[in-house]
Amino acid sequence: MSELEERMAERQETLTTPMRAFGGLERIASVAHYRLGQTIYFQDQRADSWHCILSGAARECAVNEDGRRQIVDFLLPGDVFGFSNGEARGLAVEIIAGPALVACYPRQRAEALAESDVAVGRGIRQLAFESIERLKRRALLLGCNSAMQKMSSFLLEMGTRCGSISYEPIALPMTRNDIADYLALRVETVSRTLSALRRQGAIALVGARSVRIIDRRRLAALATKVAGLPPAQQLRCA
Amino acid sequence: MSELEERMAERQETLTTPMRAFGGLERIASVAHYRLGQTIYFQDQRADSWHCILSGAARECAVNEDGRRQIVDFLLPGDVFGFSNGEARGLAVEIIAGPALVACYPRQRAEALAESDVAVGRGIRQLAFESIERLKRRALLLGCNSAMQKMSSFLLEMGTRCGSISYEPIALPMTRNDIADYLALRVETVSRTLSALRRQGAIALVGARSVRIIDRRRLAALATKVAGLPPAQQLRCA
DNA sequence: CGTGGGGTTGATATAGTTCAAACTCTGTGG
DNA sequence: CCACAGAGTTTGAACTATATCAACCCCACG
Repeated sequence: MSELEERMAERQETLTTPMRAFGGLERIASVAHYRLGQTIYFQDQRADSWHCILSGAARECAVNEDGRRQIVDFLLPGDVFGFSNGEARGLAVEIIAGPALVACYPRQRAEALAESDVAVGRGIRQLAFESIERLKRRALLLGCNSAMQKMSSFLLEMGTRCGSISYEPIALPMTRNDIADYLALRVETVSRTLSALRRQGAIALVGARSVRIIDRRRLAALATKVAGLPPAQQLRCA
Repeated sequence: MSELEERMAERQETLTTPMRAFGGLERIASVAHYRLGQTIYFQDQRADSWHCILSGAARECAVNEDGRRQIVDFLLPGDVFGFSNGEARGLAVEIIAGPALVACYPRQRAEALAESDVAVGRGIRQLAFESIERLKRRALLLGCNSAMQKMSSFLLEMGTRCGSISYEPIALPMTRNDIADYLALRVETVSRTLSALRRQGAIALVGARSVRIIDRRRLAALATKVAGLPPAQQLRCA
């Protein structure tokens, strides 16, 4: 797990976004320490603060009545979350890689600052726009019709978001189960699809939680559907 | 189609959100007229303006290399769209119910206004936050694992967003094909699922483009229920 | 040295896709 | 006004990708 911590810390150092946007907000921030499995806020909690992940990782998720968990977003260092107009959050945020540092900005004071400080206001709008774009990419990902497409897109996105250097393995902070909940698949399908990608030589599995992208070209080709090929061959054989 | 136009016009009159937020922006707006099938902006176009649908309806979508279309969002009167930090849009917006009136706000001037006018800045942030919440609900909808859940949730959401009065049929501005592209299903599945709901007595199909919700209770039970959230969540339509 | 959570793999079941065909609506031109 | 064409919609039958159920492995940890 030390490797993961290293990568997270490394990414943390190169952060630009929250600094750029949250510069003026620093003085109203309070930083809290969380351990793996802890909850930053619950589904039914009031939306009275914004947050920013400084280290570690979290999942933003809902639990349905049938017990199924859906993950709306993975939150990595630098990601800002918790924006809301309404009262109830509707989604919980839980730490999946700890220890984690999370900054908290009281909503009333943050909004006041956004109105009085032009730079803060602009920064918040930019962050919100980034969230919108990320969520739209997310919708496109979920709208994929095959597990292979979802998995390939997911790996490429995580590669980018984790700020991985080429040929370095991507340290995934989440379990297979989390990936399944994120892609709306079952754990078994996630595992099978990863195995298929490994057999094809597109990726290498380094331990349980790291993936090295070997053939980015191929991965990208799988992410947008392979035209003409019978889909039966994509998962099973090499 | 006259019925649809009526409903759209009716909803237009009761708009509050864009007025509230865009009040100060009115003077930099230019309103354009579009016909069914026309494109407001293309996937590869520069993101240099914000927009607001005044009447009619549109779809925000991407077309994959394999020709499959994915719809990220349906845009109804009152919806503001086109927020972006980046250069390219990545998604096109096309009119699916015309004639449509669409306001256009040049990005440079709009952003300047957001910085100089506190109320405009706050309004934009609120609209962006609403977009974020809507897209998260969208992710939850797409993450549903059965066609029936997707369809039921979709009908409830459209009922809310179209501002339907109870027992009045919901005038859907989109075709079955659009619904399929939105829910990541096939047209045939959409049709079958609607038929099943009709046979169960949950809905009635009024012509091809209208749905009357007969048994909202049953529909809500079939939709994914997120623990802690009322089934037909408050979108911003008053 | 067990124990349990996470991960992989296999066999079977099923929901949704795919292919095909008929039907409905709407607008258009004779 | 009717006939026609085309797009949109519905239904049926076969197929297949993924879910489901089950077994097993591996490793961290008490």
